[in-house]
Amino acid sequence: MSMQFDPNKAIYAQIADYYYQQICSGELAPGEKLPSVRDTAQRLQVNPNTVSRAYLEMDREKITFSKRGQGTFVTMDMEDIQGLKKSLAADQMQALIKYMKRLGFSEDEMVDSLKRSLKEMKDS
Amino acid sequence: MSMQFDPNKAIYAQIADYYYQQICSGELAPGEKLPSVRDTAQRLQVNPNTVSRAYLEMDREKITFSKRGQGTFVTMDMEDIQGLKKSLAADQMQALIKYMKRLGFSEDEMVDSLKRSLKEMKDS
Amino acid sequence: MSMQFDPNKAIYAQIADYYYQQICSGELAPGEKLPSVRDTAQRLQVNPNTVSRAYLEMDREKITFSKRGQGTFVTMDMEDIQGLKKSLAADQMQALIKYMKRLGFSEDEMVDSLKRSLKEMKDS
Amino acid sequence: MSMQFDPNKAIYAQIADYYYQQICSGELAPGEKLPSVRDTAQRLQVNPNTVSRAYLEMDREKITFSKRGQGTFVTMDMEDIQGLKKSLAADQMQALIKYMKRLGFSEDEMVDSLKRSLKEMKDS
DNA sequence: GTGGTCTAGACCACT
DNA sequence: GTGGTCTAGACCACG
Repeated sequence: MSMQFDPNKAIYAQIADYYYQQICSGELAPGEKLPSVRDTAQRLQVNPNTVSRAYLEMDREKITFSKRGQGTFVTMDMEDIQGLKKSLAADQMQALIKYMKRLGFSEDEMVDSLKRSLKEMKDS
Repeated sequence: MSMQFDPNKAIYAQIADYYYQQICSGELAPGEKLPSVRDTAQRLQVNPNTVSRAYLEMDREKITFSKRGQGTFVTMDMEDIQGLKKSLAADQMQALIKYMKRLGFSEDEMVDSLKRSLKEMKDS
Repeated sequence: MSMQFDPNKAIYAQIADYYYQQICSGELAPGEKLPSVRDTAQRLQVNPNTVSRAYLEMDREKITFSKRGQGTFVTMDMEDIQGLKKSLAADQMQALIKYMKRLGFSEDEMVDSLKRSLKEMKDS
Repeated sequence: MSMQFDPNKAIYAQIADYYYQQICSGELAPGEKLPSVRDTAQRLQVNPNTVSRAYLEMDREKITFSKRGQGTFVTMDMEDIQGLKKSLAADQMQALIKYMKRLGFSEDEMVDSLKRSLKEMKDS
């Protein structure tokens, strides 16, 4: 992997987000074991404590659960995963809406713009 | 200001993007003078050449024009600015669509999600 | 080669012009690889950055395209090359017209003069 | 003035060309006195001998004549000036034709291109 | 002062 | 090896 971090956001949150996306997109299946804290830390060249904090955060959100001595696993509760998906989507949507508003777009124009982009991507 | 740069994207491109947003949102009005290359460079703690390259890029896109010995100014052609707005919006939309697709959203669900987020933001 | 540069024009622009002519005249075929930035720089005795800027300019005009780690290549889109030809020709024509006007030639006389020169060159 | 010299051409020839243009365009009238060799040399930052050689060349071509102790003057023979005009024009035309041929233009296309450029310059 | 250009030298990501 | 980017520092032409 070798991730690049955005200096504006806490690294642990970016690590959590990364796993959130892996889980939502199915690249990490329900019940699957996440890489160990130590492995992840070495791969990303960050302090293990930082990774640990990310895992704690994911556990707290019920997206993962940890078994002492065994590791951290993706939740098997599909509703939690669905909830996460919606939450991630909502975050992205909010950021987009803010951005478009700054550019002077009305709400209807945003919807139109999205539909147009969808059509364009299908064509190409 | 004191900007934070995303290490994944060229700095000069991020500087141009910053001014693009300022111009599209009207914070920099048509005909208004941009800060000088040297001022911007010092403020952002980057080399003047890097800023110069950003200005060159904006000039080339017809969003600004430079007068030797006087400075760099926002274009007075509103059509060029409108075109830029659309282009920036399309870029954001494409990024969003990619992200949502990875999460497993269908196209209709994306439109629904946008509408829901718009409503929520209005309510709060 | 060992080019001589006109001090009135930016070196990078003259390098681009040189390649433009090579491409339009077919000495560099569509799809053919241009000499590397470093080679060109050494041959012309200029800084690699200056050559790089020329290549950037040509890329931006869609006359060449660059592949990271492989090199810079002539476009395979013949329409772009045709457009370049017309553009170069128009530039030369404009310069000529200005010059002839200063000498007091009327427009009809210019056309006559061109025809006469064409005939003379064919005869000799 | 402060001229910039093309390193590919003899400086004295460029100086002569400069005066040729001045004379053909009427900026230097028939019978008018040219600046002294010494003045021209200082103004152009070249050796007086170089200027002298240019004046000699113009005298030889009957475009100017020199009176010992008085200076160099534009010829009053309008036919000589007309001949010079034609000669300068022919030189430019030949250079243009060579260039256009390299680009792959046919002779008819050259004439068309000239006519089109003339029309465009009138419109703008 | 302004932007425009050039040199020198460095590091990166990609094949 | 390739092009892409960045820094440092310089000189120029213009107003």
